Amino acid sequence: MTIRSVPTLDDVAKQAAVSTATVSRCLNSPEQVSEATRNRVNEAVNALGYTPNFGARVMAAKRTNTIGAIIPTMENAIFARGLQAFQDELRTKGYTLLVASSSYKSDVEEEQVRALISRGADGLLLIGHDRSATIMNYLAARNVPALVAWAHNPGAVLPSIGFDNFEAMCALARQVMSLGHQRIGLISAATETNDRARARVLAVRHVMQEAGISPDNLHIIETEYGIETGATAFQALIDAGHDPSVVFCGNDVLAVGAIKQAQKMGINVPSDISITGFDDIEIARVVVPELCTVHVPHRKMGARAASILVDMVEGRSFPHTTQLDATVEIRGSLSAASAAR
Amino acid sequence: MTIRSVPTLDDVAKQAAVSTATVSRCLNSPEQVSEATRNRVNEAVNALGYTPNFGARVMAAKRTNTIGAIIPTMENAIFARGLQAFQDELRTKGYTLLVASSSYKSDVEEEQVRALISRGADGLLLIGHDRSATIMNYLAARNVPALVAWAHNPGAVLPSIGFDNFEAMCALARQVMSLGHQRIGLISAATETNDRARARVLAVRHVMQEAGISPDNLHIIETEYGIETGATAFQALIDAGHDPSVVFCGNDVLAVGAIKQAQKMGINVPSDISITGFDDIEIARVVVPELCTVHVPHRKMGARAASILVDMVEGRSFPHTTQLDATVEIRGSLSAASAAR
DNA sequence: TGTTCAGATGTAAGCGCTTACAGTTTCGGA
DNA sequence: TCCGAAACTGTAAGCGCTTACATCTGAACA
Repeated sequence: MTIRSVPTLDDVAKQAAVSTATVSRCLNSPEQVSEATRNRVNEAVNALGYTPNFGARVMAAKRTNTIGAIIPTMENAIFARGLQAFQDELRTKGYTLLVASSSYKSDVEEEQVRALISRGADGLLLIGHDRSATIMNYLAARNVPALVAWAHNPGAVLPSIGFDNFEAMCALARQVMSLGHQRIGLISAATETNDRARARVLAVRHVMQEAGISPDNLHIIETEYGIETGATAFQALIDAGHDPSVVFCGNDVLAVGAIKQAQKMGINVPSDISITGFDDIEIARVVVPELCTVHVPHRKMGARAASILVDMVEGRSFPHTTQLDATVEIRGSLSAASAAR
Repeated sequence: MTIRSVPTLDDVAKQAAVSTATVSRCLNSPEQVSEATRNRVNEAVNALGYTPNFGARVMAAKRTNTIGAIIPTMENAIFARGLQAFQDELRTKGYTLLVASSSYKSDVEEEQVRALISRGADGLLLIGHDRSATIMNYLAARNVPALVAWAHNPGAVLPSIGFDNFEAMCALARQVMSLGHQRIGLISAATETNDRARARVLAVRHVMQEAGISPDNLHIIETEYGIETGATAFQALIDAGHDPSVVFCGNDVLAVGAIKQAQKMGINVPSDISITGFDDIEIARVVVPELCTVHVPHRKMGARAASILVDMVEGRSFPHTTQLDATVEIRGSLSAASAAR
């Protein structure tokens, strides 16, 4: 077999001895073509290994059935899980998902937004509400439907689906405070460009105030995502001499790092110090003691996000904001504050 | 501001009072355009919020600077990590990554291959060598560079980068056998469409034979990916009365499920039973006891895969197959076989 | 001052596909 | 047997962009 260049509609048409219009119809609305012709065309398609050129098709037809998603990183299990559900749901609706990641960087995100849109994404899934004005303007100018996930904010410009990070963390913090904790440590992801992390920090401050605990008793360390960084941050917190009775962590991964580090330092969890996480990913039940955390319905969120976004793309009505419940999971890493200082 | 439809090259050209060719040159090879003109064009581009139409560009220029990757699932941390490294590396080389997942299903994979190629992917990253003839023919016919990762097989048609799953598992198994284990359990991922899982199973059989242990002493359960399924499989293995002294697991996630289940059943790991994993993801060091497993350099593999695939796409030479080292990590979940039966 | 030529810009031909519109065939009914 | 509608199929005009080629400008040089 000689090497042939990529077959086109024309080649198929020639091979099946019909016009290009007929081939196109065979592919897009087969019922308009007689069975005999259809068979002939299909044979030709298979024989040639023809696949339509997407770019050409989009240009001619102006729809892509493609949804783009931009997540901070694929390495974070919570996004991976939600996204898998998102994709599965999209598939059943006839859409293809294209994923890109921003590494939590605003300029990269902007680049990816452009990349996905220029590749014809009909709609976009984004994470959190923090975003440069450039991107927002661009989205508005291009009139591309965009949905924000993992966040809930009725007041924001973009519609969103998620839970209230502030309220969820408040709920957890209240449970913790009710156990008599007074000296608080907090290991957070970078709050600069992450509204979710920021909301969680605010929540802890808020509940401390509610409980009449001085803000001086709160010590915060910001760090990157990872078990190792969680461990390092915990070490730093202790070394600084703050002697917290509980350490809130911005997510489960940091919390697991903290627990491991505590154990390495001979600090018992939870009798010497309590540690909490956020997300409730699988690792939360693997670590010993099991991690007290906030459960977030990632899969459900992904699936719902898919159907809302498709509604947006297809011009149907959709809720501006959808709130899901995040629930506090009390587990072994949390106990009452010990009397000992 | 009135609602305008998406701006095109033409609009920009008009606004800047130049021809479309000049605008195009400004975007693609700015050095060919005088500075004054260039500034004027750039202003127009910004004012209009213009982004080139990717489809049109591809059709006219025939290159996309896009790489596609198809992974079984985003939920598996090993793929997520490798892929993140893959994308980071691609970005530095000016390529955009598009990801799709196949859910371990051959027909879905085929669909995704077509989707990515029709969207103009210049090259494809695939996982493992198992693939339907349809896909292989299609790839050959379209002449799309494709690289297989997470596998190493010099004899395969497609070039690959990865480690030798068989050898790696052999190395682990030899260490295990040398500790006197004779009754072997094995919890594997589905081997049907997963050459990596298959190689690992074969390795265990092979080493048993080396050690002169009857194949009758091997009991295998195949199951899906997940901590829960690992736990269930372990339970089933024990309930079947095989009383293994060691249980090999096809990956860390299954192994963690097994460990957790063992503990729930009052079986001590490792004094009653040893358990091993494969991959060395973070969870392996989180579980107690720490999981004995095989370390795979996922990040490195992702980064290397990116540079090889770009070489392929750009027509440079590249190694047909690249082998990375996977190393056995002896940790707490493995101990010598107890004398007791 | 007249040439020459390099650099800047414009012109226009597609790239592969969809689809409005036009043309052809088939078939039932008068 | 003839006519019109219905069912198919073909023709051709773009979609937005790149790029080979043509054109134009002005500076350098003789």
